Amino acid sequence: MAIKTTTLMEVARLAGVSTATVNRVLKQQGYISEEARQKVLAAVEATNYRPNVVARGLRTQHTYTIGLMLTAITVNPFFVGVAHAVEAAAIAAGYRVVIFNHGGSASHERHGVETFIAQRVDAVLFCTTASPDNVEIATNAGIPVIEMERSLTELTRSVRVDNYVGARMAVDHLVELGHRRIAFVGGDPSIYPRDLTRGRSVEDDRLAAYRDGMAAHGLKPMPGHVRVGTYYDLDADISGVEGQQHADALMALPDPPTAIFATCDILATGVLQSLYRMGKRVPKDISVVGFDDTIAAYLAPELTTVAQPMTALGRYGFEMALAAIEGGETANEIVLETSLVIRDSTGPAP
Amino acid sequence: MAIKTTTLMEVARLAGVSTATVNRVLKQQGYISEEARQKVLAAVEATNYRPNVVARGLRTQHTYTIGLMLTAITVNPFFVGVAHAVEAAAIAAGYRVVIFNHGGSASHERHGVETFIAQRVDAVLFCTTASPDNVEIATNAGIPVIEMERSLTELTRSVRVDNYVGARMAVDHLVELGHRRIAFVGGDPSIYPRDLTRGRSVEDDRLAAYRDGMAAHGLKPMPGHVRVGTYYDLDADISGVEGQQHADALMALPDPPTAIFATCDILATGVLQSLYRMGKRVPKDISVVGFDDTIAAYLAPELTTVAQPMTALGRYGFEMALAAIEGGETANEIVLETSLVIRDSTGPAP
DNA sequence: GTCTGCCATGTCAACGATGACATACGTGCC
DNA sequence: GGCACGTATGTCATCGTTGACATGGCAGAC
Repeated sequence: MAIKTTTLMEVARLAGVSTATVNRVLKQQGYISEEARQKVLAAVEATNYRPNVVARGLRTQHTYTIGLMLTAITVNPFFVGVAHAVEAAAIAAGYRVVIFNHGGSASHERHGVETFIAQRVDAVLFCTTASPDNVEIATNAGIPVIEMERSLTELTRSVRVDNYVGARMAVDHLVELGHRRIAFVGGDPSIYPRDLTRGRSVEDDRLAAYRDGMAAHGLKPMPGHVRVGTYYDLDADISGVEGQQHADALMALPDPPTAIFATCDILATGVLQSLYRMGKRVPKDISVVGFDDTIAAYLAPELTTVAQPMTALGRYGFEMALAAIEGGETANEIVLETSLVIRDSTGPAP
Repeated sequence: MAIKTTTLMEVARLAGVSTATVNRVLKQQGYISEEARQKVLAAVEATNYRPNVVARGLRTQHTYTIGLMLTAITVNPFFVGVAHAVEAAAIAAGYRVVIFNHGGSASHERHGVETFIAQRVDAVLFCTTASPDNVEIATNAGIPVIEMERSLTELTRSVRVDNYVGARMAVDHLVELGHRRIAFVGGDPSIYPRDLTRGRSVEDDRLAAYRDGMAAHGLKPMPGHVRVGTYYDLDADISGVEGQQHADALMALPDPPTAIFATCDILATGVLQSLYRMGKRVPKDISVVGFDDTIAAYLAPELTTVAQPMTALGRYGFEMALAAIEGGETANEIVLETSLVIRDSTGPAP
């Protein structure tokens, strides 16, 4: 059964006026007599009229919808935070958000972008683009695109976090606590695409900050203390397994670390898991720092982590999109600050 | 700038045929000569034509979009699981999903439903309805509605989980491990709406199963061992605090429990948190069981929990919606089974 | 009286896809 | 030759909203 719809025309007929008059009343523009206004409002009330945004979209060529392309909302709560933030900003501005997860696959992403185009979204936000080709497809279709966290093309505005400074804070914190053998667990920079403008990726930044931070304090990573992988398993429903494997390997070394910096809360979760199984006490025996500050940081023990400003990320992302749609000023690139949240998983070196 | 769109008419012009012919080629229906087909396909290719689903939706009165109303995707990963499952089923069937979170507020939910109606979604799925009035609004607009987990009206088909049996498994498991002082931490049945058909809520079922399970083994909950609250804090970005408070209170009792059954992984997370701070060892000193089997169960220690079949929940929910939209057979009510997943947080009573 | 402006309202052609209906050209059969 | 039927294609109203444009009434100025 189809939707029971009241149309503008029916409202007009009931009110005894033309559709243009009804439209003027609803849009509150132009001249309308008080009498007409009352009749129209009564008719709208009586018929339970609800504008058809599909028809409006066709007529105005403006759908008030934005497409949000994510990597995998089920795998990393970071994306939940970003999606929520974008949505809140969008709703406040009268926009709707349609979400698509590419799961790391460029062809899935492409399918999502095609869907966005077919839907005639007003803009597309990518949060960690899988392939620059897909950004180009959207751009070629005339849709404004904003890239978040990762910026693979010159075509778009972007908003990201200062990963270098964030990661550096984590390392400095651990050194201040007296740690010398600090291990790094993160994503492999060589398998993630680099930002076009800066020539480096999120993973590059975090790893470089770790190395620089160590060096700045006269420290050198011990052999085997830098472990990089796929970050998290996009095929799995839930990850953490990778973090466990890294920690298992690290603790089996002749010189195991007294602290581990994991570049993602989910990785850190796996690390804690492994340490727990070995009977290690956190932070008494070993300290752990994560990155993101998602729901995953609320473990036992609560995780010390580098907080990403997800709300700001979402808000600026949407603001950039809005500026592109409706015209307005924005920066071409915004870089946000992170902050270190110290909780229970870090303590003095043993 | 508006989207650069190629229309059917432009494709037709380029191919030297009428729009009807182009339509027939794309829809693969009716008679088309091989020659015409080739010309059309070439023109589609050349112009990069992408059908405008907005126009199609207006013409066919069918948007291939379903609205998914959730409580709060940021607060409980259970909703992430459900959303993902619904989306996967929808995409496979050529549908899109628009998500709205009401955060426990009936007025927010109402706003979301109005948005869904304005969008002319083909169906609405509620996953834990806030108010039966909003279901009625959608139904009155002629939109098929499916309720998941909670079923507040007679108007809809519904799919839910057998919470009673699930909770009972948790209690039986603890009793088998030798526990006698088993505490209950959950949502307060008196503050959550009851299902119309069964006269009970999710919370009713879980609490009743706990009481019955205890009684069946000749056990009686100790004074203060049944703690109910708001379940989780919908205003907070991240919860777990409530679980901590419950555990703090339980462990301060003269007869503290040796096992705690929390009716939600997020509550269980808070419980583990509190126990960790007190220096209690899980499961050596005390066992903990959760409910849901979400990402939150992958903590240190990994949580024993009653798994909800989220994928099946989403799939059946969408299938019911599809049946309502396109006509087809489905049950009016589906009840799915849960399963107990035993991990590291439960062990023999001390 | 008529011209100018301000109000108030109505008309109607888009937006792009769809599909019922009409048209037209064979071919084969009586 | 005339008719039926299969094949191939075109025409056009329609979905509901929007807003440019047209219309018409009335008050005040000249």
